[in-house]
Formats: sequence, C-alpha cells, structure tokens
Amino acid sequence: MAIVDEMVCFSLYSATRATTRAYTDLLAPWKLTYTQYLVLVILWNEGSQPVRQIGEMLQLDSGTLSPLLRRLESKELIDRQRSETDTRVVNVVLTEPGESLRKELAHIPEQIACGTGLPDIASAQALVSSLHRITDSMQQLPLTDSK
Amino acid sequence: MAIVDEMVCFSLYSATRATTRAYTDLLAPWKLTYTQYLVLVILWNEGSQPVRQIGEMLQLDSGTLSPLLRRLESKELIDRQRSETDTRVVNVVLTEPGESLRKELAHIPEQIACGTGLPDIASAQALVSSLHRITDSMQQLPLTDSK
DNA sequence: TAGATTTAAGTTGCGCACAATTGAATTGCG
DNA sequence: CGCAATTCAATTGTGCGCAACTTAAATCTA
Repeated sequence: MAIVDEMVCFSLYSATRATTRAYTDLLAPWKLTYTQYLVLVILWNEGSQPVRQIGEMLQLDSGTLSPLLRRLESKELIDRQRSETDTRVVNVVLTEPGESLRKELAHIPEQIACGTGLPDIASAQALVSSLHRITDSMQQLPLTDSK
Repeated sequence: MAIVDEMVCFSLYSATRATTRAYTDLLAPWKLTYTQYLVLVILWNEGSQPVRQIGEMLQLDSGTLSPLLRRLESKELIDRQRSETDTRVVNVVLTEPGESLRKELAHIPEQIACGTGLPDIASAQALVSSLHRITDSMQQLPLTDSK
C-alpha cells in the first residue's frame, strides 16, 4: 500500500476543500461559513444545545466554537444563555431570524447534492460508511511515537 | 438525496480532520504540519519546483504557500532561489537536511496505511476515484447564485 | 518599441482547527 | 462538611486556506 494511502489522504483533503468552497459560494449571500452553517443545522434539527453538545457532534472544541458562536451571535442568529441549574454551561438558542433562516437556506442541500456528482443514494451511503471507517480507525491510531 | 449529501460532506470533513490529526501526531517529533509534509513529498518525488508548480499540484495559492515556505526555509529544509531566466519565478530547492529527512520520514506512509483501516488496495483505489469525482464535480458547480 | 495585459510571488486580513492554559463552578470522596 | 479532581467555556497563540490586493517582471500587441 503506502503510496495509495497517501493518495487516499490527499484526495480526502482535496475533496473536502472543494466541497467547503462550494458551501462558501452558496453561503456567500449570507456571509456564513461552512462551520457556522453546520452549527445552524444542528440547532434547526436538534433544538437548543449546550456548547459542549455542539462540540461533541461536530468534534470541535471551545477554542473553535467560542469565537464562532460569538460571530453567529453578533449576526443575531443565536443567543447564548448561561444555564441556571449549572452556571458553567452555556446554552445556544436560535433567535427568530436564526429560526427563519432555515427556510431561506433550504435550497442548499439540493445544490450540494448535485455538486457531489454521485449517481445515487446507494453510492453516497457506501462512501459515507467508508469515510466513517477511516475516521474511526484514524482516531484509534496507536501513536507509537517512533522517534 | 439532500440529507445524505450533507452527510457526505460532513463525513468528508470529519475524515479529513481525523487523518490530518494522525499526520500531525506522526510529524510532531519534527514539528512539521501535514501541508508542509506534502510540499516535502513533492520535492522528494519531483525535485525542485517553482512555487507556482507546487501550488498547482496541491491546489494552494501563494497566500498559503509563501508563509509556509518561509517556515520550511527557517527550518533549513528548503532554499528559495529566484530564477535567473525569469526573475518573477522562485524555485524551491531541498537543502541537504531536507533531502535526508526523506529517509527519516519513510515510516509515515505505512503508519498512515494502517490508520486508514482500508482492507486492500482495490478498496483504497475505489475510494480515491470516488473522491476525485467529487472534487471535480464540486469544482464545476455552476454557482447559480440564488439570492 | 511603448504601453497594456498577464503572470509570479508576496502581503494583509479573516475565520477555522487545535493545543495549551485559565477561571469558575460542580462533583466526588475522604 | 471540606478539599481535591473534574467539567465547561473562554482565551491565547500558531498555522492553514482563501479572498483581495500589491509589486515587479515578462509578454503581448498596436
């Protein structure tokens, strides 16, 4: 293997940047980034969530999320409400404009669907499960620090 | 489709970050990033290249490459030599330490190979071609700006 | 050949990704 | 109960990715 695997990683890297650019273009009229969009998708689908939950779903830490949420807040798409039962926790809540953005952005999944160029659902699902396997197995790398 | 496709993009995004983290861990003893490693791989395999060529191969512009090359230069792994025939062009050349790093990092592709968890070359190649298709088709998105 | 266009590399600025640290609050345990 | 350990969010600092712009040089063209 070896060379092929470096190709796997590089083509992953390329494909991700290409899709992120596509989202960037689609989201440009709203000046949203792909990651900001992902947070909104979570809130639309799952309702209000603590920062920690969002971080768990997206595998992002507060170092990424805190400033990102600040930006969404300054766009008035979300509110941050400190929990009363546990004041360490900050709950992220959609504002009314954030809620109504859902319909406005409803066209995006479809556009991305075309963008992938995948022929059918089956091949998309096959790809997804293949990618999940890589993600899992990469996360379990032993780190046999070899120097 | 729609939801599945957002899943394709998100699992791409996750898999890429997982592999990048794996490279980061493997490269930590040398304090190199994945992108810096990619530049070195190009130089090892293709020899000295102008910045523009490297950018074409990695699909990165000078806004990313210039500071990255500066860092590789300050580590004394590369030299930047302005072309004599066309003084706009800067040729990136491996130094002796940069050259010899090749053997020192020869274990990495294998480690990554294990990390992917892919069963055989055939499935790796299938994945790569699937990813290439996505990259190409994403890059050709019409951008029918819909607002 | 002179001037316009194009090209190469660099710079600036912004946002994400992530490691490391901080500070405050809660939980667990003796 | 009281203190140590843990948890949550935020902050700081570094590097990448990319858009927009700058500068200098080469090329094209009238």
